[in-house]
Amino acid sequence: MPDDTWKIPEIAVAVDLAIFTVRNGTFQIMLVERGIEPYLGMRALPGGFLNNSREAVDAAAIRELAEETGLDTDQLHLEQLRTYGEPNRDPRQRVVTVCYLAFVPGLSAPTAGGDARTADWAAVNNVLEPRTRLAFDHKTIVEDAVERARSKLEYTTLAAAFCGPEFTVTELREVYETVWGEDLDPRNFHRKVTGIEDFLVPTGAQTTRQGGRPAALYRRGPAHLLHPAMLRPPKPKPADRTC
Amino acid sequence: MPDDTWKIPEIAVAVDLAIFTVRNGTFQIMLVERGIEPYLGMRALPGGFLNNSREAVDAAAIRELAEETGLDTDQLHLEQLRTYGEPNRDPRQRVVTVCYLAFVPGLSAPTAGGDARTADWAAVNNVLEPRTRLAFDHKTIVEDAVERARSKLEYTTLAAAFCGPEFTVTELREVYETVWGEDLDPRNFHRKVTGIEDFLVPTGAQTTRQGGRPAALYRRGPAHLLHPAMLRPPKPKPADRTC
DNA sequence: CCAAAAGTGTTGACGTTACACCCATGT
DNA sequence: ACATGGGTGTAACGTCAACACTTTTGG
Repeated sequence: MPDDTWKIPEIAVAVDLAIFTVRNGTFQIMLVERGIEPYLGMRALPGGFLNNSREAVDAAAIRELAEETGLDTDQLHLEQLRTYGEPNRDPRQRVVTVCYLAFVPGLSAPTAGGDARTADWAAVNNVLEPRTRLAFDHKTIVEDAVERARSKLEYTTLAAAFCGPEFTVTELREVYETVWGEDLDPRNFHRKVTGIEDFLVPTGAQTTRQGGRPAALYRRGPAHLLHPAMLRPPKPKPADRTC
Repeated sequence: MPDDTWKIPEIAVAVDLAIFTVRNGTFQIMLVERGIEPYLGMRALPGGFLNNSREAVDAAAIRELAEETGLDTDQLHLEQLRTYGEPNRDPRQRVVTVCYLAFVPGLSAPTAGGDARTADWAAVNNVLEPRTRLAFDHKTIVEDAVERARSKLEYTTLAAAFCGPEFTVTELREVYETVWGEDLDPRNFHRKVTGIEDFLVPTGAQTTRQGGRPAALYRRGPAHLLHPAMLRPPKPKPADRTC
């Protein structure tokens, strides 16, 4: 720590949220359209500055999440992703932003913004396209957030956070397939996921909403970590080893 | 983003470093003794405020790492851990700190502080003791950092970052055993680690520094991720399932 | 009866564990 | 010769991918 004689630079601290959902068989992220300069009219991650100099950074993220989704934040998954602190990432002034990752169920209101900004879901695959541009460094942030979200499904039970309170094994599998963009074997997936202790709690009820034989309904169990992990099927990339 | 009429709170941004090494069969972390209030005389993580309002947060972390270790930071592993932003974590003023994790080889200078503060290595196991107190919320940060470091060894090749430029399989195994506090089977470890492509590159040379049959020397290979992962042996905890 | 989706059984490939065993050096 | 640590072989076990097969509904 520097001694007290020298001046500490004071900096604006923001939080930004990468809020993901799975709806209509698509992996989606919430984006807002900017109503002010800079980047007027361009899409950006929802977020904002700390409300006042007493607000905790985590608390600001929870507040923003509640504002954007209108949901009970106790029920949602929210974790810190990373802090972005390049000096010129905001042209107005120096801003350091602490980014968070949130998972919300697919049945959430289509555009639930609590304030005046137009917030809407966007398909992650479209946002990741090279031609898509977002405000500030938010494109980079989205790339990081997507990779984090995808790998989180491998070793945690968070896939269930995209489902409603009760769901079938097939609905859970479709979450994995949608987020990863990979098909999984329904039989092996069923066996694996029902075999993990404390992951899925059977409700006893059944549903036939998918046609065919009725499927058992489950609720989220108390487990948070997946053991053993659910591995992404390795993409057959010829002549490119990422080992 | 709030509209421009309302005042954005400006906050001091710091970086703190959890610099780990493995020396003398002990997992160690660098701590400094504070020379000023608050927490005068108490130990804390090395770190400091941004040098000026133009310095990137990552750049500040690299600068601090160089100051503390005196080593070439290009050769060291440095990654962001988490940002801590509770409002009263520093009694003087509002400080948000971005924390980083660094791994340095065990042969580094015993106390390499570039500036006047007394920096020294401390055994992680001692620091984690319930009675050990650190300045600010640094005890919590160390707990998070240790857990991150331990799990990083599972699925990355970073264990080799604790070794010198050339090392034996046994030295690498001792890194794992030291960081995890678990014994590993030398025979299986050897087979596994030498079988992973691009992890270890044989130099052709041998050493006899451990006594007994000479051991082959290796250099770090280009691989960064471990596939399949190196799993921590499950601790036999009776009546406590963390699944 | 047929289509469709749910769920079970089986098999071979592969990775891990535990441990017997051999190899190469210093004293 | 013998102690010490380096390194290989091997069998039992568990997990996983692939896929045949049975079950239960709607039309």
